[in-house]
Amino acid sequence: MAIHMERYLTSLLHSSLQLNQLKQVHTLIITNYPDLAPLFVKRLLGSSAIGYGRKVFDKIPQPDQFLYNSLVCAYSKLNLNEDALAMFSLMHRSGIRVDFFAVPPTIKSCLLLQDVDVGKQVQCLAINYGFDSSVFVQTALMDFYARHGDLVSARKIFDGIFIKDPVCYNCLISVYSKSGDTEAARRLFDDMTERTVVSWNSMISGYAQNGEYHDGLRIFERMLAEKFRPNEITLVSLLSICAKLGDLELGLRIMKYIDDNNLCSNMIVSTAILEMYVKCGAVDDARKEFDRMIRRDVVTWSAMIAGYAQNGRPSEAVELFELMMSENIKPNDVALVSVLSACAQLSLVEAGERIGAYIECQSFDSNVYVASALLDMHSKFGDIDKARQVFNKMQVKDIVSWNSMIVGLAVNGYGEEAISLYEKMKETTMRPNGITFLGLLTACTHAGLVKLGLEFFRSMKSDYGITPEMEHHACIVDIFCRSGRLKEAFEFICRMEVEPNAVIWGTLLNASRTNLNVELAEISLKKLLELEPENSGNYVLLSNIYASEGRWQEALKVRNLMKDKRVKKEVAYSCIAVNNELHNFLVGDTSHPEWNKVSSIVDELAIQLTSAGCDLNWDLERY
DNA sequence: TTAGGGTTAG
Repeated sequence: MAIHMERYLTSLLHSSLQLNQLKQVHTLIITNYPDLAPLFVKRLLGSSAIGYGRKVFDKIPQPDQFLYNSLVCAYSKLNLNEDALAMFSLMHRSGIRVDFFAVPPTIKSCLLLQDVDVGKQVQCLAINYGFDSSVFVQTALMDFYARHGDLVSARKIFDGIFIKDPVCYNCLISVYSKSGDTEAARRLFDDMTERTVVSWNSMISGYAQNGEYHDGLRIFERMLAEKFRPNEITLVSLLSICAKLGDLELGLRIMKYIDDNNLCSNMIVSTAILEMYVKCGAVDDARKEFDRMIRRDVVTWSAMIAGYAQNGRPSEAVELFELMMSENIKPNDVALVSVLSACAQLSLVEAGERIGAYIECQSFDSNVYVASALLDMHSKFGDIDKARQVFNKMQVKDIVSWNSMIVGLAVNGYGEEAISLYEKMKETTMRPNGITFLGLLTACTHAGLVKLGLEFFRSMKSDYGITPEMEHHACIVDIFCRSGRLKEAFEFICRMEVEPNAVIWGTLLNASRTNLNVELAEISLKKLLELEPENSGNYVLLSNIYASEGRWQEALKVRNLMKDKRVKKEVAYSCIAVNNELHNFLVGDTSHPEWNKVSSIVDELAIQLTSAGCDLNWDLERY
């Protein structure tokens, strides 16, 4: 009878009863089954009807340690950590022996409240009661110290555990992995005589999170060899390794393994599959996985939106964001970051401004990722004032925030301000990276600061140990060219430690044409023919140069070379958003419904630009 | 005790 009734009461309390219904049940029990009343209260305190449970508790003259314990556990489980601590302290003060089972949840609440002092007091109390030899209490304490970054204390507790169960090993393995010390984690793992699936998972995810992907795969193979059955968590870690490696083939093999072994999947596994596809560039397959999913949370949605935004398909990112909103799913910071980047890529000013306003009114701009993406979008829209406002309002700034502002100022023509912002950054503890210097070099290009540009180029390597990449070299070439110092640009290219690419020779070519330097134009074009034999513009230009010099034979040779190689022009297009609608313009494509109107306006603009002194011929010839 | 998504340049 009692067991039957206990089950009934438990199921009753798990159903969502209204407060008045709860009171009725309680009254019924008191009047008809007074013996069951304490049991009802005990179950009540462990249920989600904690408010009513507390009221009943307060009316009990001398609650026993079980009742106190139930309340501490319930509060801790419901994340009501202050209440959990208060109840624990009340139990202690009322002279009742502290219940052993109340200690681990109390320590967990201290952890979540980041209250180290109270945590240590609870530990002292546990020592006084002799609970500290319990592996449950010790594991909780270990976790407590580890998450406050006190690995030494955590290890001390671990070493003091007389009979160590797999749980305390697993706990410390994940602690070491999270701190980046996979070697220490591995030593513990190897010491274990009895492992659980959690041990294997902790080790695999530890390797995955620390970029040691092949070690993660090797330990997985051993897991299979030792006949352990992987679970969803194993699969998620493995798929994330495939994503990080960009190894689609391996990802597909893992998916086949899931299929062959009938391993169950869940929403997080599907999200990991989706992400694996995205990072391998298979965006359409990611979308298929997305469409197949029965349940999708905001993380799924965000992963797919980010997938589009990162793979050069921003309009689909925006479309999916709108779809998510229309399904009444509240966007989070990650979805917002991706959609801002998509709006910036597309110059979708209206949509971008609307989302920016939403971010500010929902206070999402306190997130450093969101704020950086927002300021970058404003700067790409050319609205440097708004970009500055967002930057100045930021409480926390990371290197991306600084870089976005420096680059934004540089490309919008505020070179000097970009440089002085860098000086300001140097006063903080922030260290510049390659992108910072790209911004600074761009600033020097636009402000004509040759000497300073060369100084930055030198400083990045000697002061910060950053090896200049192709783009940094291209900036220096550009700086020389724009100030008409073509010879120095050419000498710089010849001295480069890396093989110059088409952008670099293209920059020199451009400058040689405007400066009428036939010799350098010929050199750069010959290099360009080697580097991008598909680009028809290069052949046409070289042949024109020979023709203008009267070197007809050579001109003809280049033209024939182009015919032999069957070079075709690559199709380029531009796009613009008007009233939230995207319009694409392909080269030679006149299918747009308002083509005639558009074309006449372009002609008109060309006339105005030419009369204002702009030379459009070069661009028209090359593209 | 173990699991999924993000911003800057080119």
